[in-house]
Amino acid sequence: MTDKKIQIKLKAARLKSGLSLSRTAELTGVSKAMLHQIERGDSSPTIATLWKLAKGFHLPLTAFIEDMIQTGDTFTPARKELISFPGSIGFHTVFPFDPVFGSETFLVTLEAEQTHTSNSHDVGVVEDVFVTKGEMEILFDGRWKRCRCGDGLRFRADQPHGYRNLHDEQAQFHNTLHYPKTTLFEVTGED
Amino acid sequence: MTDKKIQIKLKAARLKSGLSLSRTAELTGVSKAMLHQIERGDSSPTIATLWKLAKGFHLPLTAFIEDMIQTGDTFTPARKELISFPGSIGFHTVFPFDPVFGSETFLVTLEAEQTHTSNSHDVGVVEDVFVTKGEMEILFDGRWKRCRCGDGLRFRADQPHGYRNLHDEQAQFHNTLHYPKTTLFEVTGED
DNA sequence: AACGTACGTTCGTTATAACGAACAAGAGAT
DNA sequence: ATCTCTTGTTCGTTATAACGAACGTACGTT
Repeated sequence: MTDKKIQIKLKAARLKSGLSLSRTAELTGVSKAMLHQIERGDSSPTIATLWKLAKGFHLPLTAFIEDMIQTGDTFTPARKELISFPGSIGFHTVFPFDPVFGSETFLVTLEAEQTHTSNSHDVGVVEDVFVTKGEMEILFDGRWKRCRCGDGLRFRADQPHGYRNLHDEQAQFHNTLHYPKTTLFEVTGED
Repeated sequence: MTDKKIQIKLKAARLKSGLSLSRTAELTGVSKAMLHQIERGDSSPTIATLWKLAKGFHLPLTAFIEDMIQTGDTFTPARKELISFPGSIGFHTVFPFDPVFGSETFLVTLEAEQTHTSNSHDVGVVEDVFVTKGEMEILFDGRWKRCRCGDGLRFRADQPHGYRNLHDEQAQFHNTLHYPKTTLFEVTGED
């Protein structure tokens, strides 16, 4: 019942970046005094301030809990043959799935007058679309959103969604899927 | 920067398990009133109580955090004004940094005959480049790599790197920065 | 020495997370 | 119908997270 103090490992993060408390304060929006108390373990922050810290340090929230490793260099030449299914959209992989980032990205080609609908992905999956050619429309949250070349759209993919090209010109988009970090955390069986 | 509403997906977890507030309270050690306020979003819990919840539900901490998608749906129209520094490259943000994914993405424009070199980012930062227009070269690992429109390149950005456009036509590329969940965290010994 | 200044610490106050208890709406049961 | 038990809600108080500012310390400069 006496709850164990949760130790946030932000001191290491701060020192690693060579930041002072004052600098960190103005960088994250969390007061210097608070930062100090958190580092000493005298107070356990709210998730709101945890969020500020994560943003300021450019770290994912999970960073304060788990660690991971790096990936290598990857070069993917353009104009590889597209994987297309007849009547469906064509695409090829730009960056394959990487467990470290939890994302993968494709280049998708949408022929003129073509429509493609996709089923819901797993809960928490988020999709980034960035139109690189032509003009298209994206279905999410129950409506079609028009996207022109250069537009960027991020939406939750755990719902029915789709892409369509109503024009007579080919469209292309850069497509990144973010998978949620489902790394399980060990729960100490202490009550 | 302004704190958005942070919603914990506690209610979903509770209903899924078919638990009442009272039952959840005695099961997690968090008061019924608190649970209600958290579910309503009236208060953002401390990580200490978040820990209690995770324990009670036998769920990893990330299970509650994953749903804190600050970005929700994001639409970024094209052709926003570029942020350019004189003599430097121009760019604008397509997707701002999001702690859930640990990444941010830009659209960068490289004028003809233009060169830009960038200092090393923090250790572990990885960069994705996807050329959307023209042709360019990228410096990493000590050499310049030619990239044509449609090429994708992923490289470690914790080293001197750069971009240059040797041609007489403007080049553009889609640029994503992945920030690592650094390994460096170790619990500082208590004093 | 005295100054500057950047560091981490502590102090006093405010904002709010968290609690226990009382509260009202609903479902059976008698 | 009034009890009884459960649901989720709101009220009043306490505990503490969060803040701004003052403080002592250490290391440079002049």
